[in-house]
Formats: sequence, C-alpha cells, structure tokens
Amino acid sequence: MKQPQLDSKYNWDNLESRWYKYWLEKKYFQADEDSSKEPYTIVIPPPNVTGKLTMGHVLNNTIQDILIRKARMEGKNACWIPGTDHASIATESKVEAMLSEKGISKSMLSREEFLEHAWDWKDKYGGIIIKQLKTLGCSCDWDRERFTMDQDYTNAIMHAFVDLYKEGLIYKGKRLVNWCPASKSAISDEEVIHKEKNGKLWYLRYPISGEDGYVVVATTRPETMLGDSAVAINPKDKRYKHLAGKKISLPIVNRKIPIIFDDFVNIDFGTGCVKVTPAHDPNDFDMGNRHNLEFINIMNDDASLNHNVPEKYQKLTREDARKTIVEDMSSKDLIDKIEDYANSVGYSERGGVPIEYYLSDQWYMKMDTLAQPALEAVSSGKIKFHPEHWVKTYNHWMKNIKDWCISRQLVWGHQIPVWYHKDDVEKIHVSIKGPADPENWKREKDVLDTWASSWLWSFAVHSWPDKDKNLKTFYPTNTLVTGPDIIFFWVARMIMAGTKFLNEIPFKDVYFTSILRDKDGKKFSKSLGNSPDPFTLFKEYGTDAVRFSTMLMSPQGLDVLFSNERLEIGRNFMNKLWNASRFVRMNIDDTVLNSLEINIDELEIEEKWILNQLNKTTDDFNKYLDDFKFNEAAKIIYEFTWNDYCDWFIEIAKTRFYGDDTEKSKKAQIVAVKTLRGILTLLHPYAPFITEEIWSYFRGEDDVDLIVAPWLNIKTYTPDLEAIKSFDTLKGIISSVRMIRSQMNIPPNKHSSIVIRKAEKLHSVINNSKAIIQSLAKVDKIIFSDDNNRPDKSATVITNNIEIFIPLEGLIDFEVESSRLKKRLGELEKHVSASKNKLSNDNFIKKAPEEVVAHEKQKLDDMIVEYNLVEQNLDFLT
RNA sequence: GCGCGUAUAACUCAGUUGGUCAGAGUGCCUCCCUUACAAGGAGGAAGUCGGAGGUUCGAAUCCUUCUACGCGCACCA
Repeated sequence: MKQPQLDSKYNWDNLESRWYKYWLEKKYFQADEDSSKEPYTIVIPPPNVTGKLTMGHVLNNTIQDILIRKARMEGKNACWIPGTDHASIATESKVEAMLSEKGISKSMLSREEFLEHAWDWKDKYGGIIIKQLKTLGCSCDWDRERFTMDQDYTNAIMHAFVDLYKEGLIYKGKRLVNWCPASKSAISDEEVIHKEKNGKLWYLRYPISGEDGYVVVATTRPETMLGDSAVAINPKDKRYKHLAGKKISLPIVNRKIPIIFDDFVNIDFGTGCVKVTPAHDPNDFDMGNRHNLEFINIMNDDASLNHNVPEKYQKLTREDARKTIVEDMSSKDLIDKIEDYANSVGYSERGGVPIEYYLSDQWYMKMDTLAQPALEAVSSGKIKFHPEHWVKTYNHWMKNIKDWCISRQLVWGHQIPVWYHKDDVEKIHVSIKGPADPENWKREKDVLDTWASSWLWSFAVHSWPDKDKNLKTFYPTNTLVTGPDIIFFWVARMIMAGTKFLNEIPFKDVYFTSILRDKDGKKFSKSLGNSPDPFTLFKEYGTDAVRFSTMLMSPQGLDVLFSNERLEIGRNFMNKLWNASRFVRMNIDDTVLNSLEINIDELEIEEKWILNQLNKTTDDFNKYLDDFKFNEAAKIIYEFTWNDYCDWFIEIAKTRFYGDDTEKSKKAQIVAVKTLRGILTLLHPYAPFITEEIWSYFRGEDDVDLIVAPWLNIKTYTPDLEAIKSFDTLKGIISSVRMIRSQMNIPPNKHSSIVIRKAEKLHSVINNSKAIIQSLAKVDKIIFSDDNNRPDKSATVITNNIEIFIPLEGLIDFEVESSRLKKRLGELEKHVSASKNKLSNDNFIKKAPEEVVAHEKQKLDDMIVEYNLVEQNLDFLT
C-alpha cells in the first residue's frame, strides 16, 4: 500500500523504472487482434538496429506515445508496433570498420562469413535502442517487435519483389548510377546530397587532329578527360561551323575523338565547346547514346583510375589524378586558363564522399504507375499531412518521379531473389524459393536498398502476404509520425506500397515532426557533436520533464531551437505539480477519495469557476490534440494547472481547509481532488510516470491505474455564468489591491483595510468571499462606502467599475501614486480617443455587426467612467 | 530557375473564419523564506506585429510587392 502522504521532494530516479515495469507486468501495452474495440494503430518509424537514441527520437517517439496513450485511455484497442531496420550501408560499414580493426578486410571473407560477423554485431548492439525507447516510457506492444531481416519480414520482401518483377515493374538495366566510392555501391537519387563547393573551371586546349589549331573546352573535372570520347558543339553556334567533320587528338591518351553537334550544348557557357565523357556524366551519357559514342569507364569501384587509362595514371585516386593531369596538361601548354567556379557537387549521404556517375548493371523499379494511386490518395484527402504544406513537396516529387535503383553492392541486407543460369547468363530465374536445380544457377549477389524493405513496413510487420487477423485488425494504421527529411525515402514509398499490395492506404494522418537544432539554429548532428545525450537529460531533469518540455518547445511545422535551459520549464512544472498534489493530499480526508459525488449547484463561486476552467481546458486540449498541436495542448494544461489551479484555486482552498466551516472544507477537498485528477488524466500521455505516481495517492478503492483510466471528454456543459462573472470580479479586486500594495512596497505581514465604493450590487458577493479577499490580498477590514466621501491619504484603483481605496496612512508615496494615475490616464486617453473615432464613423456603425458596435460602445462607456474616476482621484491627490 | 517555410517584447513562441486596451513562458527590475513548492509567491518595465503599398467601417490576421533568414527540388562544361 501507498503511504498516504507524498514525499517532500519529487524523486524520479527509481520511480520511472518501477512504473514501467509495473505497466509491462500488467500487460497494458498489449493490443488484442481479437478485440471488438475500435483499433488505433501506429507503426514506429523503425530506427537503425545498431543506432542509439537521439533527441530526434525523443521528440518523435514521445509524440507517438502521446497518441497511443490517449487512444488507450479513450478505450480503443491501442496498438503501437515497434521494431528496427537493418540499415544496410550504415551497419555494413560499421561491421567493416570493426573487422578492419582486427586486421580483417571484407574481401578476405566469403559472403557467409561476413554475414556471421554482421549478425554478431547486430546481436551485440541491436537491443540498445529498444531498451532506450523503454526508458523514454514508450508504451509499444513489445510482443509485436519486428526487425526487417526477420524470416517473415524477409519473406514479405521477396514476395513483393517477385510480384513486381512478374508484372514488369522491376527490371535490370545498364546505365549510369550514383556510385558511392566509400561503400562501393550504387545509391538512389534521394541518397545524394548536393553541396555548393568552391571549385575551379579548367579551360583545356584540345588540338584539332591534322591541323595546328585547337578548341578550348571548359571542365570542372579535368581528370575525366581520360574517358572523353567526343567534343560537342551546339549546331547553331556559328563560331565553330568550320569544325564539322573534324577530329580531336585527345592529349595524353592520344585518342582520336570526333567533334559532334548537339543541341544540349549551351552556346553561352564557357567556350561553347564541351568535352564528352559518356561513362561518367549523365548528360554525356545521353549524348553518347544519341551519337553512338564509345563509353569508356575509367574508374574502379573505389573511384581510382582503372586499366582503361595510360599506365602512368592507373590506380591513382581521383584527387591525385586531377593534380597529375593538370600538371601534365600545363607542361604541354594545353591549359588555356583557370577560373574560380562555384558549383554543386553530389555527395553520398552515408559515405560522406563525392559520388561518381558510374556505368553498371543495376536493378530498377518502374515508378510511374505505382505513383498514380499514391498521388491520388493524398490529393483526395484520404491521407492528410500535418502540417498540410508538405503536400506540395510530395506532389512535386511524385509527379516527376524517376525509376528507383534498388540494388546495392552490399552483403548485409536482402539478397535479390534472382538466379542466372550458369550456361546462359541471359536465362534468369526469379522466385522466392529459387530454382529446383540450384547447382546450375548462380544467385544475384546484390542486396536490396534498405528502403525497398522498409517501404513495406506498415503491413509486413504482420504476416503478409498472408492476410491474417492481425493484418485485418491493424491495417490500415491511423497515424504515421516521422521527420519531413524522409518524406520521399519512406512516406511516399510506403503509400505506394500500401496502395499497390493491399489496395488500401497505409495510414490516415501523417504528422511531420520538427527538426531539432541547437540554440544557435544549427541542426543536431553527430559530426558537429552538438547533440545532447537524452539519458544525461533524463537523469538531470526527469524523463517526464524532458518529454513535456520537448513537446512544449516544438511548434507544428517549425524547427525547434533546443536548449537545456528550456528543459527547466518542464522540470519546474513537474515540481509544481508534485507539490500542489502533496499539499492537497495533506489536507484531505481519506474518505473523500471514495466519494467525489457533489451537487454542482451548492458549490462556491471559485469551485464553479475552477470546474468550468477544467472543462474549457479539456475541450481545448482535445481539440489541439485532434489537430496534432502538441505544443499548444501542453501549454494549455500547463497554464491551467499553474495559474488557475495552483495560484487561484488552491490559495482560496486554503481559506476553506483552515476555516471553521467543515461543510465548506469538504466541498473544497472534493473539488480540489476532482480537478487534480482531471489534470493528471490529461497530462498522463505527456508525463506518464509522475502522473501515475501521483494518481496512486488519489485513486479511490475501485479506480483503475491511470494508464487505463477513462479519458476526459467534455461533450456539453452549462457553466453558471453568474458565478463565473462574480469570481472574475473577485479576482479583479484581489489583483488590484495586490498591485497597489506591491507598488507601495508594503510587506505582506502588514495588512491594510480597503474601502469599496460604487459596488452596491456586489455587496453580497464580496461579503461571501470576505475571507478570500482578506487572505489573498492581505486585507484586514473591508468597508463599503456608498457616499461621496473618500478616505484620506489613500491609493485608489478601479476595476470592473468598482472603486477601491486603500487607506495607507503614512505609507503612501504620493509621487508614486500620482505618476501611476497619470500613466493610467494617458493610456485611457489614447484608447478613448481611438474608440470615439471609431464610433463617430458612420460606416462603422452601418457596416459592422451589431454586437461589435455594442461592444465598442460598452467599452467606451467603461473607459470614460474609469477616466473620470482616475481624474478625480488625481485631483484629490494634488 | 521553381517551390515551401519563417519574420510579433531581449530570447522562444501563441494569436482561430479580419472585430476585448496585442498575449504566454524565459530573462530583466522591485518586494517577500506568508501554514505544498525559492525549481517558489506577489507585482512591474518591456512590442511602429520585417518594410512599402492595397482591400475593408476595421488588418498582426486577407491581397500585391520588396527585404532578410532557413529548407527542398532542378540545372550546373
């Protein structure tokens, strides 16, 4: 059993793991495929199996946890399917690095041997990020955890490949691919990052064969001249008409290459003559096809020069080759000039080195027919993006989609299910099981792009292609939460996979998270080392605080400027919540917890007010969450808890708790607990640990754990407007008195009396709340004055048309009071004249809606009343 | 070149279909260890809503345009 009182300090350290373990034991995270409850499903964007948790993961997975916990509390069949992906390139390069430390190179090992090392590696590091997600509090159904290289999942991938191949949507082609010389593999267009680089433009002289002259070509990559097979000129370029039919004698290699004419060449760029290297440049590749040129591959798979170049250059790296070529051309006086030139260079996202365009056999997926239904799914609104503006980016990419190079020259991954006949390479076999006579066949060595496995994630986490109960219950999923940086890699392709293989969209809503940056606006990255370690933060601030603060600082659709300082907001808030709860627990009778029934009509005004505020907050909170505005929802529950509940309600409740009236005290206790339980409910998805802990001190005997407690939903409510208005007046009185006292620097232990004028209608309200005013505004006597006499030597303030005097014999600083009143007069003057202007405008009276005009009139009247009173008081003062 | 986003207090952000005297948190200033919380309480100062036009009775909000910053795509000999 719980101790009835909360510790004096919130200590999250062992409490978090204790609750997580408890929830697991109770199997609260488990979804049930047989349940008749409405399913709510999320598939996790699978992190890299050997990765570690980053703040990006914290952001992303907290959001998913919020959605899934809320759904669970709403009584839905909440299913969050976790897992990891195998991340071909990243993992393979890590394994290679590990092996090379042991003096083993990949080429020394057979495929099977390398895979063994890779699986060892995966077994060793594969569980880390999963454990970390548990520390974060993620309520995933861990029994459903998947890995993209599981047997079932692999089967799904093979199935998809064979299907698409049979339909003619997968084909093999020899063309230029983006080649990453670091991982020695092809990569897709999406994995190429273009960076602006300051380079040079070399103007090379190419001698015309059999003549004295030369043409000058400009290039950013002089080393590729070794693979040139033509020089091209625009046919409309009058300057070079005379070169028709002539040949170039290519320096250094001494190859005779033709001069060709092609519209592609830009007359105005450089000299108008361009060297053509069909095997190493996409545009030149096309020209090579058009003009039937020679395709000379001059590179090895690591981008060093191969045997197709003169011996001197063979085996040089591309960087050394460039230097040597420039030197050699220069010594032959074949460099016309060199200019500085900024151009963008494609880098391999994973390898971090410039890519090469490399001629090779690769497997491609035909995309245009796959794209059509996916495009339709979003434009029809069946799938909604949040924020919506990503639709444009999505559409643009989809409409210009190019075929996808899906083969990778790697080992760690899904080996392509294609076999080549040993006697006839043209003869190929494509199936999941392989040929019946394997001895006569050789399997394709390449593996599939990792995204060509994770694009099936939304349904391959089940036993697809079998359509079992799980698939039927949990597909389509509800919401995908992911970063906008993988909108093409993953989101778009998952939509294509869903519509293609199941003829149904994979999810209804896609929430794109913010990008985390440091407080200077730099993107968090490993290479910059500016990314904080989440676990240090969890320890320092508490996991709930990190979760809550991260949500609070992440506006929808905008980047987040993250700083530890901003985590203090969450930590302080958790501390506030803890202490408020502690205080309430200290002051309630245990019996209250089991009988929270209450007659609303009999409540005090502050009780009616706080319950109304809770209703409003609940309503707004739900609306914000429906809208995926996690920051707004966080903010509103924060404000309600701190400002309304702690600063006003609990302060007032003190007068009830410590007052003589036991009935009133009991009512206050019930409302205090009711409201607190509301706060805990709404806050639980954001801060699961602390709320469950506090809940355990406030639950009745029949109540369930908070994680499965019913969600708060306010359908309709009819507030007692009269009571709320009275309470606002009361707040106004208290705030006004506090302001005066503070400005006069009156210490809290020195109580003062107040005189209230022009408040005939409010006498009963004020009388009923006398104790509250006295306690919160540090007032001893409240005097009503209905005549025209004003107390001497008083400060004055006007609120809600009530005039309040605070006689402060000997304490008043008349200078301060006078300048304060003058300032207020100035403000009023400004607003009154603006308001008068508005109301004297006939068009405003005629065209504006009635209630706006009426409101404006009321406002002006109130301001004039206040103006006159302030003016009188000022006169009186001087 | 095409597209997207952002610009409101010193900082980080709210501000709904145009209509409360433009808000919050942090920071800053003043006072206070008052029966949960100094990770706290009370109060205060602080904004030409990026610039310029326009629509409107009325614009932070809608339109045009410019500027600055960020991002994506395409081209790049």
